[in-house]
Amino acid sequence: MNLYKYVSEKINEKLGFAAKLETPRNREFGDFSTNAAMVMAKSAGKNPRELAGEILPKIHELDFVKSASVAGPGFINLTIKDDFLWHAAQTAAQITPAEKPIIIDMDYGAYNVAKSLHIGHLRTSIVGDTFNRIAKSLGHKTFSWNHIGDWGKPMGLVIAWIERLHPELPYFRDDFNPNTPVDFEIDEQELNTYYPAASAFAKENPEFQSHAQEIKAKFQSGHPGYFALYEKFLAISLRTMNKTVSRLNILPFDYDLGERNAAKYLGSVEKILREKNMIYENDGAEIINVKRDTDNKPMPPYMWRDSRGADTYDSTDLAAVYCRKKTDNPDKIIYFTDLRQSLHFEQLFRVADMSGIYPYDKFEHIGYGTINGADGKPFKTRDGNAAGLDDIFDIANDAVRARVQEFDKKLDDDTIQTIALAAVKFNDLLHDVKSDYIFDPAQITSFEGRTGPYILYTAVRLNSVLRRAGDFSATAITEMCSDERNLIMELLDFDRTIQSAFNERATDLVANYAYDLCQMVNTFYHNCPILREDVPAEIRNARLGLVKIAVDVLTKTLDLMGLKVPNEM
RNA sequence: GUGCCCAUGGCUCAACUGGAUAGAGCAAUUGCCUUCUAAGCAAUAGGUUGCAGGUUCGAAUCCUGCUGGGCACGCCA
Repeated sequence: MNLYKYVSEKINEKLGFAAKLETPRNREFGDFSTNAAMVMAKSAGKNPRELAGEILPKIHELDFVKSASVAGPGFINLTIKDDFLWHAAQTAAQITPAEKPIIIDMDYGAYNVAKSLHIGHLRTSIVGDTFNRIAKSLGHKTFSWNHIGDWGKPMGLVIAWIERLHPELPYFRDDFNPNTPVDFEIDEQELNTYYPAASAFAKENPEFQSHAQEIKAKFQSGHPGYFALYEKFLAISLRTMNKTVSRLNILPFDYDLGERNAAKYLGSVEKILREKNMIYENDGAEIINVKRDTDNKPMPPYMWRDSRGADTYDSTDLAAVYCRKKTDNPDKIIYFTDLRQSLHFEQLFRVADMSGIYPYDKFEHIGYGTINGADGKPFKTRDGNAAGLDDIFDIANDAVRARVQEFDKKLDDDTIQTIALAAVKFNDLLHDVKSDYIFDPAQITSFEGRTGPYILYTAVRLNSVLRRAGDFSATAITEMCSDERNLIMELLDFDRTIQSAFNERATDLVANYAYDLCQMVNTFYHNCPILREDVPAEIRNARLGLVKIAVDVLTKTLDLMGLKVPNEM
């Protein structure tokens, strides 16, 4: 049950006025607070406090209100009856489904073939996945698209690089027969070094560069040998990606379809653009003007083809929109990428709208900030290189292992990995999406305070209580202590938090909620004994009932963030 | 140059989108384990919310102008 919504609606019904319900920061002011009198006073031409006094009796009439009073400049503070709270808490873990479920295409991940995942893939994966889970939990139909980099120039470079390493392979012959088996295996780890190596080499060697371009052109027009080789390393890369998805504990993508798939639609899209006379030639390139007269900001043209006649990032992205419109016909298309791509997406949305492919106002770009090191600059590993995802995992794992040893505990590798992943993911989700944040291994690994391990630890403790308790039948709490009450109030904020997180596209609300909830749980746990021998049976059963609800809510919250709870910590 | 984002205790972040006495966690000091997992709980200290104006009952939040930072601005993706 969404207590806030319930109370808000009942009050508005009673007053015949849409006032904003607030939860006072200071608990002493009560459970809720309405500024209705202050808002109404203006039109009524009355003193807010006086008006509040007139409204007060109506508030008292509501059956869930224990007490209400006028305070400050004209707030009406109210406290909810304990037995009402207890009753409401029984359904605290339920998420109210969306009234109008919609279809949402979500674009996140965007992994690359023949290039290992790096720190830049972390936020898109984690935030995108959590938002996907939130949307699903509300009953929306979602499709996650991993728009992989599997086409174009990078593939030319990778093929050229393999040719350089293994020129004897038959793939490079123009008369290659796709039916002939080739005895050639590529090492997964090694493959990930190909594209970066080739790219660096190409910068120094123009001949290699142009050779790779040649290969790319032949490859895209159907060279059988190149294509056979491509399929070989594509399969390996997809396997690597799936491992990462599983290691990150994010939902499998509905589509691992990227640039290559989008390229199939370029012809259809170009036809539309030509019919609308949107493509212009300029400096040898084919461009689309997206500037509006009202723009007061830089708005370069959209690059349909570069001056070498090649398809661009711009063109495949538009083709991808066309494809999604055709396959899913979504009500929304949401992109989760680095904030620095904002201008690109603004352009894409305009072109899609102008061409009639997909309307501007159904697009959203959720741009996230940069992950920085302790020095405030983009996070690098100790050797000064851009950090790979594996580096991040290793750093976190090592830190957790060290901590476990420090406490003289014995945990298996799986548990350590689970904790390390929680540390990384929770820290990522905790921050406002669009702001940069500092990834400081030392801080994450201190494991005290607002961290993933703290959250997991809380869940482990609660699970442990339930395990020890065995069967029980929950009874109502007759007299609530403040710790029980605070916990119940927090539990009743769950549904509201999830709704807000979806509406505001703010995944950090979920992480912050998890932390607040855990604080309440731990205070309750500390002050309210449950299984101790001196605890009377009715209190024990009532508290066990509360623990059960807390576990349900916390587990759902953790699920939304893609965190797993270990058996012990 | 143009535009976008940001600025909150020593550090990292909140503040439910305009509400009451700006909250947490690190770090510091100090209490609490023969009783459900002390990776916990509790207490003390730490603030003119970058600066200056404005809007109103009320501003960290909205507007204007500064200052200081990050980012983007046609052939990278």
